[in-house]
Amino acid sequence: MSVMRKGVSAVAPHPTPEPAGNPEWLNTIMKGDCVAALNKLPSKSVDLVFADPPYNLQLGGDLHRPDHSKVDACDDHWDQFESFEAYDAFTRAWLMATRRVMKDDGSIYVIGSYHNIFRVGAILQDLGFWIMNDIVWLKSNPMPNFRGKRFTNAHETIIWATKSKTAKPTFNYDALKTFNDDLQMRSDWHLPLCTGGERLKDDDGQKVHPTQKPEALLYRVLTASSQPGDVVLDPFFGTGTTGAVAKKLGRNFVGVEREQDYIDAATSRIEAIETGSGASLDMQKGKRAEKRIPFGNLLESGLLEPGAELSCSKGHHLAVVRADGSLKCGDFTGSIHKVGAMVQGASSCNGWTFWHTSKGRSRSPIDDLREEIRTRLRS
Amino acid sequence: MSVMRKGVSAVAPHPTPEPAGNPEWLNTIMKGDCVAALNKLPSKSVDLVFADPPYNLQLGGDLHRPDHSKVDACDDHWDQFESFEAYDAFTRAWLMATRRVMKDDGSIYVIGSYHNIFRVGAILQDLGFWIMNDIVWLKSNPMPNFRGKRFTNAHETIIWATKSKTAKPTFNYDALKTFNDDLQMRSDWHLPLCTGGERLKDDDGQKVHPTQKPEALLYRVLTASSQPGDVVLDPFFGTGTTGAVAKKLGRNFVGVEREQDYIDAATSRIEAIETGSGASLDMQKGKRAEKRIPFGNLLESGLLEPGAELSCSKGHHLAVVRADGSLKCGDFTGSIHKVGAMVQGASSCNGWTFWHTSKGRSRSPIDDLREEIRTRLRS
DNA sequence: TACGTCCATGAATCGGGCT
DNA sequence: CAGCCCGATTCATGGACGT
Repeated sequence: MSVMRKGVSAVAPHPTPEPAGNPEWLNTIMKGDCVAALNKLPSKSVDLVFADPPYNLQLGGDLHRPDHSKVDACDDHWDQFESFEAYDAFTRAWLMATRRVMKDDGSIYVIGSYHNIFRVGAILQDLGFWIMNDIVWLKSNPMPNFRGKRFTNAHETIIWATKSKTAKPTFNYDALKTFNDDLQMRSDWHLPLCTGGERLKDDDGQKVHPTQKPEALLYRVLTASSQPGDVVLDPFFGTGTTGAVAKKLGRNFVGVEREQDYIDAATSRIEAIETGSGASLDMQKGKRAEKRIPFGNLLESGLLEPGAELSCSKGHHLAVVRADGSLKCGDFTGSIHKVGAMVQGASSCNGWTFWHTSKGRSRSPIDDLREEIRTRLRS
Repeated sequence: MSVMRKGVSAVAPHPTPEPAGNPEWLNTIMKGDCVAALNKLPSKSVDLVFADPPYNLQLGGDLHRPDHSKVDACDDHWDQFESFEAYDAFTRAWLMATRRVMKDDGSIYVIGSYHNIFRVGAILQDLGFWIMNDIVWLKSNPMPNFRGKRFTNAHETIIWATKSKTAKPTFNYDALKTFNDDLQMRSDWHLPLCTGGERLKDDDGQKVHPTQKPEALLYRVLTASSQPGDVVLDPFFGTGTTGAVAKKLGRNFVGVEREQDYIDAATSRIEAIETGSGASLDMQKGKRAEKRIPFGNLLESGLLEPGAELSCSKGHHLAVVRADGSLKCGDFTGSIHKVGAMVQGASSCNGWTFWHTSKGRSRSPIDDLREEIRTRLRS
């Protein structure tokens, strides 16, 4: 494979849990045009994409006439259309190239401001991507609006999307909830700008990259939508924040960047990073990750006897356990879930938390017995 | 002029500073299709537009809360579109009709969610509108994500645009700054949902409109981008929040609405309002309360590294920090609070004061690190 | 009256594995 | 691929009601 130009395999691949045989493009920065470089990667090889595309349209003189003459809205409209057309074509091109290298259940995050994010979002939808959330990064220390003509632009927008409506992306819900003091993570992220020691400066003290993103932002994206060992692509790598955080969190990365200065800065930056130890990268897991225990196991293991009586938490509903693992409540029989739903008149029910055993006056959910089985299995 | 159908001039025009001779459509609700109604208004007659168009939510089946109650979703027919193309055509049509009736220096605000706002924003740009800001309405009390599959959708986006790049829109910078405790008004607005007494209910106690917006939101829009006596258009009038706030603030309004039920509700609502009663109205101020800092922020910001060891104040209990912000203590994992409670055998625990970092022989609570983050956020 | 508990509800693109 | 069925999943707020 000749994905990389000479001298561009900038960062030595670091050890990761998997895959064992790393392709040579892994944990490197590919120099060159975004689309051309992406076309050299294999299809469906990337778990997560973070993209911070350029959005300098309208900020330069593109829309001014050379003579600065005043134009009415109609003429102006044509100029804008031309410019937006070009930006749209660029956006479609890199999004299509990115789409090809994404795994079917992968995620893509794109960040932008009001100058470009609406075009990016609409094109994502037009290309068949399925938006999961939009997220707002609220800057605690934004640049004030000096002229007092607008609201202080204190946020940027991030779109999280999958390749299709039916995709089942990684989403570490429990890890994020734990991270957030046991509350669901919301779509508003309050994070400071990238400043201070984190901001890369050149020898003259000038910032190396105009829009270096804070590592905290990438930390959260990678924690949400990837697992250790996953491959994270950043098609506009810049000074390598994505790669730095990926390495810190034990993910693999691959970047694309055109400017050699940025590649150099990113390379040394990432080399200085140490991957966290294996155990510290484990994520908080929820019940969904646990092995399924059929209710019948409680009988097989002797934790429940056939004929045992179960009740709801308040003792209003009673049912008898039968030897085959079904419940009998009046004339109705079925699984713990079905009978639980029936007695409540609900369409569904989690029998594990609904039904309880009694010891004296206290009741405990049969989920405790399931946990006992799991403990035995682990030991 | 025959803008209004009989019986539709629903709200008696109220006295306003100007214009002296009010056109008959002023301070009325026009019944019918948005574009057809707008085409009956004179060109360049409107100072400010607030539009809350259909979001084109594409909902699947029913959604239930964990307690099995059913979510009362917005599944009204007016929110259904066959395709993005159909939604785009609809959006272009009402935006072009709106553009004609806007004064050249007027402003338009459009609110939406990720389902539609990217299409609206791109079409605004395509039609020659000039985006001044995008604003995020952060909901203090959003509906949670019940299935744990996405981030809590805790915000909506508002686009503020003018008819052209050269427009000079009204922007009451100083008034907003005063409202905001002498700080520049930012692009993030923290406001609660429209609930409680403000929410219009019918005789059965059911909400009249599925998406009634809070008056505080409109209060802020009108305060920012209009003057007393200005004309404010809402092409999707609904139950008349825009009209209600306009009357309170001494602005004129004109609304368009198709559903008679909404018109009736809006009419009586607005009739009950007195102009200038807003003297006692205080704009919802940006909350200066101390922000909650989730434990995960310490990792994102680099104040703690994955793998770091924490202890209780006396060093009896030890735990390891994992990359996702969970603690690991033996086989037990969870948030700093849960693990703290577990090791003490307590039902709850303030992890911030219980867990300590060590430097040499001295220990300091991780609360100190949280204070460090707060300091950074304040800077 | 004050306080505590319970309940209802909000623009929501909300499951997944096995047969 | 459709169907079956296990079983996981919520936060802030306001109002009603009880003590």
